[in-house]
Amino acid sequence: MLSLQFARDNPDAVRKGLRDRGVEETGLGELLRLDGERRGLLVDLESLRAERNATGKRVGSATDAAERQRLIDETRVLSERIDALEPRAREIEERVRSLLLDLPNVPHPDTPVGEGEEQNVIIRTEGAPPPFDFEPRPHWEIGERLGIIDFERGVKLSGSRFYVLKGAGARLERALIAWMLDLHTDKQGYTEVYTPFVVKEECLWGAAQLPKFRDNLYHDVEDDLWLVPTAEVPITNLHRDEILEPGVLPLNYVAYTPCFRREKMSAGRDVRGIKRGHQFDKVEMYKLCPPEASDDELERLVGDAEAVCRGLSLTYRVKQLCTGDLGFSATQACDIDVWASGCGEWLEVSTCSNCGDFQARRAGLRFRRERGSKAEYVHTLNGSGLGLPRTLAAVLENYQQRDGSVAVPDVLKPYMGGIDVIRPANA
RNA sequence: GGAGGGGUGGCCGAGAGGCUUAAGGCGGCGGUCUUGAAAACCGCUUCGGGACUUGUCCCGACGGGGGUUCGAAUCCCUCCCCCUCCGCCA
Repeated sequence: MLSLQFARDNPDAVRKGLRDRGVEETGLGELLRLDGERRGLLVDLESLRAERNATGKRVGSATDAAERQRLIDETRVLSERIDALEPRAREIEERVRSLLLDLPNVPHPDTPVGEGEEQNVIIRTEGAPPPFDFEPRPHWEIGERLGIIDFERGVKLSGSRFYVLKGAGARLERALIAWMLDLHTDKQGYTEVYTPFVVKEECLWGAAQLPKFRDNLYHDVEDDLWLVPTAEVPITNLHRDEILEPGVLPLNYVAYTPCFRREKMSAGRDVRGIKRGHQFDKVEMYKLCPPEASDDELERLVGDAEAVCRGLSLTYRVKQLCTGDLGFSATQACDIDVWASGCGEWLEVSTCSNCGDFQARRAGLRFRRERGSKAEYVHTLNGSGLGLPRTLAAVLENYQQRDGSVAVPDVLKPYMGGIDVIRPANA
Protein backbone atom coordinates (compact mmCIF):
# COMPACT_ATOMS: atom_id res chain seq x y z
CA MET A 1 0.00 0.00 0.00
CA LEU A 2 1.23 3.44 -0.83
CA SER A 3 1.26 6.11 1.82
CA LEU A 4 -1.68 8.46 1.35
CA GLN A 5 0.65 11.28 2.30
CA PHE A 6 3.07 10.22 -0.44
CA ALA A 7 0.32 10.05 -3.07
CA ARG A 8 -0.94 13.48 -1.98
CA ASP A 9 2.52 15.08 -2.09
CA ASN A 10 3.81 13.30 -5.22
CA PRO A 11 0.85 12.71 -7.51
CA ASP A 12 3.00 12.97 -10.64
CA ALA A 13 5.46 10.34 -9.47
CA VAL A 14 2.60 7.95 -8.69
CA ARG A 15 0.95 8.69 -12.04
CA LYS A 16 4.20 7.95 -13.85
CA GLY A 17 4.68 4.72 -11.89
CA LEU A 18 1.21 3.53 -12.84
CA ARG A 19 1.69 4.51 -16.48
CA ASP A 20 5.05 2.68 -16.65
CA ARG A 21 3.37 -0.43 -15.30
CA GLY A 22 0.67 -0.10 -17.94
CA VAL A 23 -2.04 0.24 -15.29
CA GLU A 24 -5.15 2.37 -15.51
CA GLU A 25 -4.70 5.36 -13.26
CA THR A 26 -8.34 6.38 -12.96
CA GLY A 27 -8.46 5.58 -9.25
CA LEU A 28 -5.73 8.06 -8.41
CA GLY A 29 -7.73 11.15 -9.36
CA GLU A 30 -10.69 9.98 -7.32
CA LEU A 31 -8.37 9.17 -4.44
CA LEU A 32 -6.85 12.63 -4.32
CA ARG A 33 -10.23 14.33 -4.68
CA LEU A 34 -11.76 12.28 -1.87
CA ASP A 35 -8.73 12.87 0.32
CA GLY A 36 -9.30 16.62 0.01
CA GLU A 37 -12.96 16.26 0.89
CA ARG A 38 -12.08 13.98 3.76
CA ARG A 39 -9.74 16.45 5.38
CA GLY A 40 -12.23 19.29 5.07
CA LEU A 41 -14.88 17.13 6.70
CA LEU A 42 -12.55 16.12 9.51
CA VAL A 43 -11.98 19.74 10.49
CA ASP A 44 -15.72 20.23 11.01
CA LEU A 45 -16.27 16.87 12.62
CA GLU A 46 -13.42 17.14 15.06
CA SER A 47 -14.28 20.63 16.25
CA LEU A 48 -17.85 19.45 16.88
CA ARG A 49 -16.53 16.47 18.83
CA ALA A 50 -14.26 18.71 20.88
CA GLU A 51 -17.24 20.92 21.74
CA ARG A 52 -19.41 17.95 22.64
CA ASN A 53 -16.71 16.49 24.85
CA ALA A 54 -16.27 19.80 26.69
CA THR A 55 -20.01 20.32 27.18
CA GLY A 56 -20.59 16.72 28.18
CA LYS A 57 -17.91 16.95 30.80
CA ARG A 58 -19.72 19.88 32.42
CA VAL A 59 -22.90 17.79 32.71
CA GLY A 60 -21.21 15.58 35.27
CA SER A 61 -20.23 18.44 37.56
CA ALA A 62 -23.42 20.51 37.17
CA THR A 63 -25.29 20.74 40.48
CA ASP A 64 -28.24 22.89 39.43
CA ALA A 65 -30.95 20.74 37.79
CA ALA A 66 -32.01 23.34 35.21
CA GLU A 67 -28.39 24.04 34.24
CA ARG A 68 -27.75 20.33 33.96
CA GLN A 69 -30.75 19.85 31.66
CA ARG A 70 -29.64 22.78 29.50
CA LEU A 71 -26.18 21.22 29.08
CA ILE A 72 -27.68 17.83 28.22
CA ASP A 73 -29.82 19.44 25.54
CA GLU A 74 -26.82 21.29 24.18
CA THR A 75 -24.81 18.07 24.02
CA ARG A 76 -27.68 16.32 22.28
CA VAL A 77 -27.78 18.97 19.56
CA LEU A 78 -24.03 18.64 19.02
CA SER A 79 -24.35 14.86 18.82
CA GLU A 80 -27.05 15.16 16.20
CA ARG A 81 -24.83 17.41 14.09
CA ILE A 82 -22.00 14.91 14.46
CA ASP A 83 -24.28 12.03 13.49
CA ALA A 84 -25.23 13.94 10.35
CA LEU A 85 -21.62 14.19 9.19
CA GLU A 86 -20.34 10.78 10.21
CA PRO A 87 -21.82 8.56 7.49
CA ARG A 88 -20.18 10.61 4.74
CA ALA A 89 -16.87 10.62 6.61
CA ARG A 90 -16.99 6.87 7.01
CA GLU A 91 -17.98 6.36 3.40
CA ILE A 92 -15.01 8.44 2.22
CA GLU A 93 -12.65 6.71 4.61
CA GLU A 94 -13.64 3.30 3.25
CA ARG A 95 -13.46 4.36 -0.36
CA VAL A 96 -10.05 5.96 0.13
CA ARG A 97 -8.78 2.81 1.78
CA SER A 98 -10.12 0.59 -0.95
CA LEU A 99 -8.64 2.79 -3.70
CA LEU A 100 -5.32 2.78 -1.89
CA LEU A 101 -5.35 -1.02 -1.58
CA ASP A 102 -5.91 -1.31 -5.33
CA LEU A 103 -2.84 0.72 -6.26
CA PRO A 104 0.36 -1.25 -7.02
CA ASN A 105 3.76 -0.21 -5.77
CA VAL A 106 5.69 2.54 -7.56
CA PRO A 107 8.66 1.09 -9.50
CA HIS A 108 12.19 1.77 -8.28
CA PRO A 109 14.14 4.32 -10.38
CA ASP A 110 16.51 1.50 -11.44
CA THR A 111 13.69 -0.64 -12.83
CA PRO A 112 13.79 -0.45 -16.63
CA VAL A 113 10.64 0.88 -18.25
CA GLY A 114 8.97 -1.65 -20.51
CA GLU A 115 5.62 -3.11 -21.47
CA GLY A 116 6.07 -6.79 -20.73
CA GLU A 117 8.29 -9.87 -20.58
CA GLU A 118 10.04 -9.00 -23.84
CA GLN A 119 11.54 -5.87 -22.29
CA ASN A 120 13.03 -7.65 -19.29
CA VAL A 121 16.79 -7.23 -19.24
CA ILE A 122 19.03 -10.28 -19.11
CA ILE A 123 21.78 -9.30 -16.67
CA ARG A 124 23.90 -12.44 -16.85
CA THR A 125 23.86 -16.05 -17.94
CA GLU A 126 25.88 -18.59 -15.97
CA GLY A 127 27.02 -22.01 -17.09
CA ALA A 128 26.46 -23.75 -20.39
CA PRO A 129 23.80 -26.29 -21.31
CA PRO A 130 25.14 -29.80 -20.76
CA PRO A 131 26.20 -31.53 -24.00
CA PHE A 132 24.09 -34.49 -25.06
CA ASP A 133 25.09 -37.18 -27.54
CA PHE A 134 21.46 -38.23 -27.77
CA GLU A 135 18.11 -36.44 -27.96
CA PRO A 136 17.25 -35.33 -24.38
CA ARG A 137 13.68 -36.07 -23.33
CA PRO A 138 11.29 -33.69 -21.57
CA HIS A 139 10.78 -34.36 -17.87
CA TRP A 140 7.26 -35.71 -18.26
CA GLU A 141 8.59 -38.51 -20.43
CA ILE A 142 11.50 -39.18 -18.08
CA GLY A 143 9.19 -39.19 -15.10
CA GLU A 144 6.75 -41.62 -16.63
CA ARG A 145 9.40 -43.96 -18.06
CA LEU A 146 11.13 -44.14 -14.67
CA GLY A 147 7.81 -44.47 -12.89
CA ILE A 148 8.56 -41.55 -10.57
CA ILE A 149 5.89 -39.10 -11.79
CA ASP A 150 2.32 -40.36 -12.10
CA PHE A 151 0.14 -37.84 -13.88
CA GLU A 152 -2.89 -40.09 -14.35
CA ARG A 153 -3.28 -40.93 -10.71
CA GLY A 154 -2.81 -37.30 -9.75
CA VAL A 155 -5.78 -36.48 -11.94
CA LYS A 156 -7.72 -39.39 -10.45
CA LEU A 157 -7.17 -37.98 -6.98
CA SER A 158 -7.60 -34.27 -7.51
CA GLY A 159 -8.17 -33.36 -11.16
CA SER A 160 -6.05 -31.69 -13.77
CA ARG A 161 -2.79 -29.99 -12.79
CA PHE A 162 -2.17 -32.49 -9.98
CA TYR A 163 0.36 -35.31 -10.07
CA VAL A 164 1.83 -37.92 -7.79
CA LEU A 165 5.55 -38.32 -7.16
CA LYS A 166 6.64 -41.84 -6.36
CA GLY A 167 9.71 -43.68 -5.12
CA ALA A 168 12.95 -41.93 -6.06
CA GLY A 169 10.90 -39.02 -7.48
CA ALA A 170 9.30 -38.28 -4.13
CA ARG A 171 12.66 -38.80 -2.50
CA LEU A 172 14.33 -36.39 -4.91
CA GLU A 173 11.73 -33.72 -4.13
CA ARG A 174 12.36 -34.17 -0.41
CA ALA A 175 16.13 -34.15 -0.95
CA LEU A 176 15.94 -30.87 -2.84
CA ILE A 177 13.87 -29.26 -0.09
CA ALA A 178 16.16 -30.47 2.69
CA TRP A 179 19.33 -29.48 0.84
CA MET A 180 17.99 -26.01 -0.01
CA LEU A 181 16.93 -25.38 3.60
CA ASP A 182 20.31 -26.54 4.87
CA LEU A 183 22.10 -24.27 2.41
CA HIS A 184 20.09 -21.21 3.38
CA THR A 185 20.28 -21.82 7.11
CA ASP A 186 23.83 -23.17 7.49
CA LYS A 187 25.68 -21.23 4.79
CA GLN A 188 23.63 -18.07 4.27
CA GLY A 189 22.39 -17.20 7.73
CA TYR A 190 18.64 -17.54 7.33
CA THR A 191 16.41 -18.62 10.19
CA GLU A 192 14.13 -21.48 9.27
CA VAL A 193 10.46 -21.13 10.08
CA TYR A 194 7.69 -23.67 9.72
CA THR A 195 4.36 -21.91 9.43
CA PRO A 196 0.70 -22.78 9.09
CA PHE A 197 -0.33 -23.53 5.49
CA VAL A 198 -3.78 -22.00 5.97
CA VAL A 199 -4.21 -18.43 7.14
CA LYS A 200 -6.85 -15.88 8.04
CA GLU A 201 -8.04 -13.41 5.46
CA GLU A 202 -6.23 -10.45 7.03
CA CYS A 203 -2.89 -12.14 6.27
CA LEU A 204 -3.69 -12.02 2.55
CA TRP A 205 -4.40 -8.30 2.71
CA GLY A 206 -1.17 -7.78 4.64
CA ALA A 207 0.87 -9.58 1.99
CA ALA A 208 -1.06 -7.79 -0.81
CA GLN A 209 -2.53 -10.98 -2.28
CA LEU A 210 -5.93 -9.42 -1.74
CA PRO A 211 -7.76 -7.79 -3.28
CA LYS A 212 -6.02 -8.34 -6.62
CA PHE A 213 -5.40 -12.09 -6.61
CA ARG A 214 -8.64 -13.28 -5.05
CA ASP A 215 -9.41 -15.54 -8.03
CA ASN A 216 -6.13 -17.36 -7.65
CA LEU A 217 -6.67 -18.37 -4.02
CA TYR A 218 -8.25 -21.43 -2.46
CA HIS A 219 -10.67 -20.42 0.27
CA ASP A 220 -12.29 -22.67 2.84
CA VAL A 221 -15.71 -21.14 3.37
CA GLU A 222 -16.61 -23.23 6.39
CA ASP A 223 -13.85 -21.86 8.63
CA ASP A 224 -12.99 -18.83 6.51
CA LEU A 225 -9.38 -19.90 6.12
CA TRP A 226 -7.24 -19.52 3.00
CA LEU A 227 -4.60 -21.90 1.65
CA VAL A 228 -1.28 -20.12 1.28
CA PRO A 229 -0.26 -19.38 -2.34
CA THR A 230 3.33 -18.84 -1.14
CA ALA A 231 5.26 -18.78 2.14
CA GLU A 232 5.55 -15.05 1.58
CA VAL A 233 2.04 -14.75 3.03
CA PRO A 234 2.60 -16.29 6.48
CA ILE A 235 6.10 -14.82 6.80
CA THR A 236 4.96 -11.29 5.97
CA ASN A 237 2.43 -11.64 8.76
CA LEU A 238 4.82 -13.11 11.34
CA HIS A 239 5.54 -9.63 12.70
CA ARG A 240 2.26 -8.02 11.68
CA ASP A 241 1.39 -4.98 13.82
CA GLU A 242 4.68 -5.16 15.67
CA ILE A 243 7.29 -2.50 16.28
CA LEU A 244 10.63 -4.27 16.21
CA GLU A 245 13.11 -3.25 18.90
CA PRO A 246 16.44 -1.63 17.98
CA GLY A 247 19.03 -4.17 16.85
CA VAL A 248 16.73 -6.94 15.60
CA LEU A 249 16.98 -5.98 11.92
CA PRO A 250 17.82 -7.37 9.49
CA LEU A 251 15.68 -10.48 9.86
CA ASN A 252 16.29 -13.28 7.37
CA TYR A 253 13.79 -16.09 7.20
CA VAL A 254 13.53 -19.20 5.09
CA ALA A 255 10.55 -21.50 4.97
CA TYR A 256 9.42 -24.57 3.15
CA THR A 257 5.71 -24.61 2.35
CA PRO A 258 3.48 -26.13 -0.22
CA CYS A 259 1.79 -23.45 -2.34
CA PHE A 260 -1.78 -23.62 -3.55
CA ARG A 261 -2.96 -21.70 -6.58
CA ARG A 262 -6.12 -21.99 -8.61
CA GLU A 263 -4.42 -20.74 -11.80
CA LYS A 264 -7.71 -19.57 -13.31
CA MET A 265 -5.83 -16.89 -15.22
CA SER A 266 -3.50 -19.46 -16.77
CA ALA A 267 -6.12 -21.95 -17.94
CA GLY A 268 -4.64 -23.91 -20.83
CA ARG A 269 -1.09 -22.66 -20.23
CA ASP A 270 1.80 -24.92 -19.31
CA VAL A 271 -0.48 -27.95 -19.05
CA ARG A 272 2.26 -30.38 -19.97
CA GLY A 273 4.47 -31.76 -17.19
CA ILE A 274 4.91 -30.32 -13.73
CA LYS A 275 5.65 -26.71 -14.63
CA ARG A 276 2.40 -25.32 -13.33
CA GLY A 277 0.30 -27.20 -10.79
CA HIS A 278 -2.38 -26.21 -8.34
CA GLN A 279 -0.13 -27.46 -5.56
CA PHE A 280 3.63 -27.18 -5.52
CA ASP A 281 6.47 -27.04 -3.02
CA LYS A 282 8.66 -24.04 -2.57
CA VAL A 283 11.51 -22.93 -0.35
CA GLU A 284 11.11 -19.22 0.19
CA MET A 285 13.58 -16.64 1.51
CA TYR A 286 12.33 -13.48 3.13
CA LYS A 287 14.06 -10.40 4.53
CA LEU A 288 12.99 -7.51 6.72
CA CYS A 289 15.51 -4.67 6.80
CA PRO A 290 15.87 -0.92 7.29
CA PRO A 291 14.89 1.13 4.20
CA GLU A 292 18.42 2.15 3.30
CA ALA A 293 19.55 -1.50 3.17
CA SER A 294 16.99 -2.97 0.80
CA ASP A 295 18.84 -2.28 -2.47
CA ASP A 296 21.87 -4.21 -1.22
CA GLU A 297 19.69 -6.91 0.32
CA LEU A 298 18.06 -7.53 -3.06
CA GLU A 299 21.46 -8.30 -4.56
CA ARG A 300 22.27 -10.67 -1.72
CA LEU A 301 18.90 -12.35 -2.10
CA VAL A 302 19.49 -12.92 -5.80
CA GLY A 303 22.95 -14.23 -4.98
CA ASP A 304 21.53 -16.63 -2.40
CA ALA A 305 19.05 -17.99 -4.94
CA GLU A 306 21.78 -18.29 -7.59
CA ALA A 307 23.82 -20.37 -5.15
CA VAL A 308 21.09 -23.00 -5.35
CA CYS A 309 21.36 -23.14 -9.14
CA ARG A 310 25.15 -23.30 -8.97
CA GLY A 311 25.04 -26.04 -6.34
CA LEU A 312 22.96 -28.12 -8.72
CA SER A 313 25.21 -27.13 -11.65
CA LEU A 314 22.21 -25.81 -13.54
CA THR A 315 22.63 -23.34 -16.35
CA TYR A 316 20.75 -20.21 -15.40
CA ARG A 317 20.20 -16.60 -16.26
CA VAL A 318 19.24 -13.58 -14.18
CA LYS A 319 16.76 -11.12 -15.63
CA GLN A 320 15.85 -7.73 -14.30
CA LEU A 321 12.11 -7.29 -14.64
CA CYS A 322 10.84 -4.22 -16.45
CA THR A 323 8.00 -2.07 -15.12
CA GLY A 324 5.41 -3.93 -17.19
CA ASP A 325 6.33 -7.34 -15.78
CA LEU A 326 6.91 -6.27 -12.18
CA GLY A 327 4.78 -7.86 -9.46
CA PHE A 328 2.05 -5.85 -7.76
CA SER A 329 3.98 -5.31 -4.51
CA ALA A 330 7.46 -5.06 -5.97
CA THR A 331 9.43 -1.92 -6.63
CA GLN A 332 12.31 -3.84 -8.20
CA ALA A 333 12.67 -7.53 -9.03
CA CYS A 334 14.79 -10.16 -10.73
CA ASP A 335 13.80 -13.51 -12.17
CA ILE A 336 16.06 -16.51 -12.28
CA ASP A 337 15.48 -18.98 -15.11
CA VAL A 338 17.14 -22.36 -15.39
CA TRP A 339 17.75 -24.14 -18.65
CA ALA A 340 15.82 -27.35 -19.14
CA SER A 341 17.48 -29.39 -21.89
CA GLY A 342 14.60 -31.75 -22.58
CA CYS A 343 11.78 -29.30 -23.24
CA GLY A 344 14.32 -26.76 -24.50
CA GLU A 345 13.02 -23.93 -22.38
CA TRP A 346 14.15 -21.50 -19.74
CA LEU A 347 12.09 -22.28 -16.64
CA GLU A 348 11.42 -19.49 -14.16
CA VAL A 349 12.39 -20.90 -10.78
CA SER A 350 12.63 -17.73 -8.71
CA THR A 351 11.49 -14.16 -8.54
CA CYS A 352 13.40 -12.03 -6.06
CA SER A 353 11.56 -8.84 -5.19
CA ASN A 354 12.21 -5.75 -3.15
CA CYS A 355 8.79 -4.57 -1.97
CA GLY A 356 10.11 -1.46 -0.23
CA ASP A 357 7.68 -0.39 2.49
CA PHE A 358 4.63 -1.48 0.47
CA GLN A 359 3.86 -4.69 2.35
CA ALA A 360 5.19 -3.25 5.60
CA ARG A 361 2.58 -0.53 5.48
CA ARG A 362 -0.23 -3.01 4.82
CA ALA A 363 0.91 -5.44 7.47
CA GLY A 364 2.08 -2.89 10.04
CA LEU A 365 5.75 -3.94 10.10
CA ARG A 366 7.75 -1.27 11.85
CA PHE A 367 11.01 -0.88 13.72
CA ARG A 368 12.87 1.59 15.90
CA ARG A 369 16.45 2.61 15.17
CA GLU A 370 17.03 3.48 18.82
CA ARG A 371 15.12 3.19 22.02
CA GLY A 372 12.55 5.95 22.08
CA SER A 373 12.97 7.00 18.46
CA LYS A 374 10.08 7.17 16.04
CA ALA A 375 8.72 3.93 14.57
CA GLU A 376 9.45 3.53 10.84
CA TYR A 377 8.24 1.01 8.29
CA VAL A 378 10.71 -1.73 7.39
CA HIS A 379 11.44 -2.80 3.84
CA THR A 380 10.58 -6.38 2.89
CA LEU A 381 12.08 -8.66 0.26
CA ASN A 382 11.16 -12.11 -0.86
CA GLY A 383 12.60 -14.63 -3.25
CA SER A 384 12.16 -18.29 -4.03
CA GLY A 385 15.12 -20.41 -3.31
CA LEU A 386 13.77 -22.22 -5.29
CA GLY A 387 10.43 -23.33 -6.65
CA LEU A 388 10.54 -27.12 -6.56
CA PRO A 389 8.71 -28.54 -9.59
CA ARG A 390 10.63 -26.58 -12.18
CA THR A 391 13.89 -27.22 -10.39
CA LEU A 392 13.05 -30.91 -10.28
CA ALA A 393 12.16 -30.81 -13.98
CA ALA A 394 15.46 -29.15 -14.84
CA VAL A 395 17.40 -31.68 -12.77
CA LEU A 396 15.66 -34.60 -14.46
CA GLU A 397 16.18 -33.18 -17.93
CA ASN A 398 19.80 -32.06 -17.47
CA TYR A 399 20.98 -35.12 -15.55
CA GLN A 400 19.34 -37.70 -17.80
CA GLN A 401 21.59 -40.33 -19.39
CA ARG A 402 21.46 -42.19 -22.65
CA ASP A 403 20.08 -45.34 -21.00
CA GLY A 404 17.10 -43.42 -19.65
CA SER A 405 18.41 -43.18 -16.09
CA VAL A 406 18.97 -39.92 -14.22
CA ALA A 407 22.14 -39.20 -12.25
CA VAL A 408 21.64 -37.66 -8.83
CA PRO A 409 23.42 -34.29 -8.43
CA ASP A 410 26.37 -34.57 -6.03
CA VAL A 411 24.93 -32.19 -3.43
CA LEU A 412 21.76 -34.30 -3.16
CA LYS A 413 23.45 -37.67 -2.77
CA PRO A 414 23.68 -37.44 1.04
CA TYR A 415 19.90 -37.01 1.08
CA MET A 416 19.03 -39.84 -1.31
CA GLY A 417 19.57 -42.83 0.92
CA GLY A 418 22.23 -44.37 -1.27
CA ILE A 419 20.56 -43.79 -4.63
CA ASP A 420 23.17 -42.27 -6.95
CA VAL A 421 21.35 -43.00 -10.18
CA ILE A 422 17.60 -43.17 -10.62
CA ARG A 423 16.58 -46.19 -12.70
CA PRO A 424 13.18 -47.73 -13.24
CA ALA A 425 13.97 -50.26 -10.52
CA ASN A 426 14.07 -47.47 -7.90
CA ALA A 427 10.45 -46.63 -8.45
C1' G B 1 -18.05 -30.69 21.14
C1' G B 2 -19.87 -29.28 26.60
C1' A B 3 -19.24 -25.94 31.05
C1' G B 4 -16.91 -21.79 33.18
C1' G B 5 -13.29 -17.53 33.54
C1' G B 6 -10.79 -13.74 31.00
C1' G B 7 -8.65 -9.71 27.11
C1' U B 8 -7.05 -2.16 29.95
C1' G B 9 -0.32 1.45 27.80
C1' G B 10 6.48 -2.01 26.74
C1' C B 11 4.98 -5.35 31.25
C1' C B 12 1.87 -6.06 35.89
C1' G B 13 -2.65 -4.10 37.47
C1' A B 14 -7.03 -0.67 39.37
C1' G B 15 -11.38 1.45 37.26
C1' A B 16 -17.88 -1.23 36.77
C1' G B 17 -22.18 5.29 33.08
C1' G B 18 -19.96 11.92 33.87
C1' C B 19 -15.27 13.99 39.47
C1' U B 20 -10.28 9.69 34.12
C1' U B 21 -6.38 14.10 31.65
C1' A B 22 -7.05 5.50 32.30
C1' A B 23 -4.98 5.30 39.40
C1' G B 24 -0.76 2.71 41.32
C1' G B 25 3.53 -0.21 40.41
C1' C B 26 7.54 -2.36 37.31
C1' G B 27 10.73 -1.45 33.33
C1' G B 28 12.93 2.45 30.28
C1' C B 29 14.84 7.64 29.35
C1' G B 30 16.47 12.45 31.29
C1' G B 31 17.80 15.36 35.62
C1' U B 32 19.31 16.59 41.00
C1' C B 33 22.88 14.76 44.55
C1' U B 34 27.97 12.02 44.02
C1' U B 35 35.12 11.49 42.66
C1' G B 36 32.15 7.51 40.16
C1' A B 37 28.15 4.20 40.99
C1' A B 38 24.00 2.62 43.91
C1' A B 39 20.02 4.51 46.76
C1' A B 40 16.74 8.53 47.28
C1' C B 41 14.12 12.43 45.02
C1' C B 42 12.04 15.22 40.54
C1' G B 43 10.34 15.01 35.54
C1' C B 44 9.15 12.33 30.93
C1' U B 45 7.17 7.62 28.94
C1' U B 46 1.86 4.70 23.22
C1' C B 47 -0.05 4.61 18.23
C1' G B 48 -2.87 6.82 14.25
C1' G B 49 -5.20 11.23 12.21
C1' G B 50 -6.22 16.60 11.65
C1' A B 51 -5.30 22.03 12.09
C1' C B 52 -2.43 26.00 11.77
C1' U B 53 0.64 30.68 13.97
C1' U B 54 6.13 24.40 13.71
C1' G B 55 5.17 23.67 18.93
C1' U B 56 1.13 23.83 20.48
C1' C B 57 -4.02 22.60 20.22
C1' C B 58 -7.73 19.12 18.83
C1' C B 59 -9.89 14.17 17.35
C1' G B 60 -9.73 8.80 17.56
C1' A B 61 -7.92 4.20 19.85
C1' C B 62 -9.18 0.03 26.79
C1' G B 63 -9.16 -7.42 21.66
C1' G B 64 -12.28 -6.24 16.40
C1' G B 65 -17.09 -4.59 14.69
C1' G B 66 -22.08 -2.90 15.74
C1' G B 67 -25.77 -0.94 19.27
C1' U B 68 -28.10 1.67 23.81
C1' U B 69 -27.25 6.80 25.88
C1' C B 70 -26.99 13.82 25.99
C1' G B 71 -22.41 11.06 27.43
C1' A B 72 -19.41 4.12 27.20
C1' A B 73 -13.05 1.17 29.22
C1' U B 74 -17.82 0.65 32.09
C1' C B 75 -24.42 -1.58 29.74
C1' C B 76 -26.28 -4.82 25.33
C1' C B 77 -25.31 -7.79 20.68
C1' U B 78 -21.71 -10.17 17.67
C1' C B 79 -17.02 -11.98 16.09
C1' C B 80 -11.83 -13.05 17.35
C1' C B 81 -8.21 -14.60 20.80
C1' C B 82 -6.35 -16.65 25.60
C1' C B 83 -6.94 -19.69 30.15
C1' U B 84 -9.29 -23.80 33.36
C1' C B 85 -12.15 -28.34 33.66
C1' C B 86 -14.71 -32.41 30.97
C1' G B 87 -15.36 -35.33 26.43
C1' C B 88 -13.16 -36.94 21.77
C1' C B 89 -8.80 -37.54 18.78
C1' A B 90 -3.47 -37.71 15.20
